[in-house]
Amino acid sequence: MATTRAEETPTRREQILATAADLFAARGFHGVSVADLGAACGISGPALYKHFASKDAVLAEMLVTISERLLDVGRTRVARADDADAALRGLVDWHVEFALHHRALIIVQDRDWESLPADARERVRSLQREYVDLWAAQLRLLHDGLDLTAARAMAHAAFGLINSTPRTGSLPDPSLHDLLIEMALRALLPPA
Amino acid sequence: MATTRAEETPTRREQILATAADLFAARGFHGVSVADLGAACGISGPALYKHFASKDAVLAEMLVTISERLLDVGRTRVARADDADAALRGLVDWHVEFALHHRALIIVQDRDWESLPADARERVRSLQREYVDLWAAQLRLLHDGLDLTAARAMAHAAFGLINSTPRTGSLPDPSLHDLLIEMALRALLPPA
DNA sequence: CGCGCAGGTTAACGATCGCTAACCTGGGGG
DNA sequence: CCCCCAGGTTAGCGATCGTTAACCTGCGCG
Repeated sequence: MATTRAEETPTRREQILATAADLFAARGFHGVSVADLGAACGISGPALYKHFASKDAVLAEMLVTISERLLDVGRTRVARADDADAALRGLVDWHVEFALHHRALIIVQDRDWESLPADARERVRSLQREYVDLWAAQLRLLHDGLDLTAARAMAHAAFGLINSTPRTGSLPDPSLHDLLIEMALRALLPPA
Repeated sequence: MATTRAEETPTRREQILATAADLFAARGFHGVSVADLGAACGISGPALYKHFASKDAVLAEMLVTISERLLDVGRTRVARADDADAALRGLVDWHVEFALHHRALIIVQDRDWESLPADARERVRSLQREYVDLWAAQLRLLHDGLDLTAARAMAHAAFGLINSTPRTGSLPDPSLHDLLIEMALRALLPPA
């Protein structure tokens, strides 16, 4: 037990998580064996179990971490905003930025979350629900008489719009960034 | 070989395809064994091979069929429209209707298409590309100076918005239908 | 009437996968 | 100086899966 600060960069763990994100995104959680994952990290096969309790645990840590981060930053963006309009713009901006910088994670999150062990799945679902409600609350401030269920559906639709990006290839990132923000805001804001 | 019209309802095949769509949507292609699929059809295990050459072939027929149908109806909607605005509204309407009536297929299509055998995957990709370009062409008529790449990205984003629905639960279908059409059109049409 | 075949059955094989066991090794702290 | 353990290795087990093989059966047609 070194005196280094708690949770100091254990590079191997992080390398495994990053590599796993890419592989899972490319071939699906079930399409990647632990041997594949190990090989892609320069080690091989069962050496993974020195860092994670199971293959599921890799997925779990990956998805729980990003769900927490999405919610956490989302909350600070809302807290920092002056009104609902600014809050929503902050949320859209954050989500687009995240999706463009972590395409692999976005793919894995909404393709493979059902492969999570039960407890992690429940945790992720709970975090996502809070994140959705963070958006929904702002939407209800902006649209008169919008009920919670419809607001949640709007938030989901906006996530779908923004998260669709990783699938698409060619458009360069800055243009895509602007395009997504424009489209999302038009879809979410009441017509002027 | 009966004298019934070619491809008259071979109920078993269709039952298998419909059941497979639901199971694949719920647990993922790799999460459903042929034994599971057989059992859900009232038969068991290898009896499937009397109707399909392989498990992959079930997925392939499912996804090729819906890709063809999406493109086919999309084209007639465009042909039937008087101008680009009407064409785009027709496309949005058709896609929303399809997504709401075939939620399972939508989920499988964009989660499990990578599990397709190479030839079917190429066919599906080609059909999807044509479908995207059908949308993109209308978008370019509506937005001055929009290049093809950006138009394709817009179409992808709209698909993401509309296809996000199956994931969401509670909102009753008619409200969801209207909500999605409104949001998609606001995102896609140039600001008035 | 008989017979063929569509459409089932169960048994079993080979591959693959997640994971465990048992063993090795080198470098840093007591 | 020695020893301990973090972090690797290879071998192999047990389960599961897709698929094939071999066999059965009842219905429709000649």
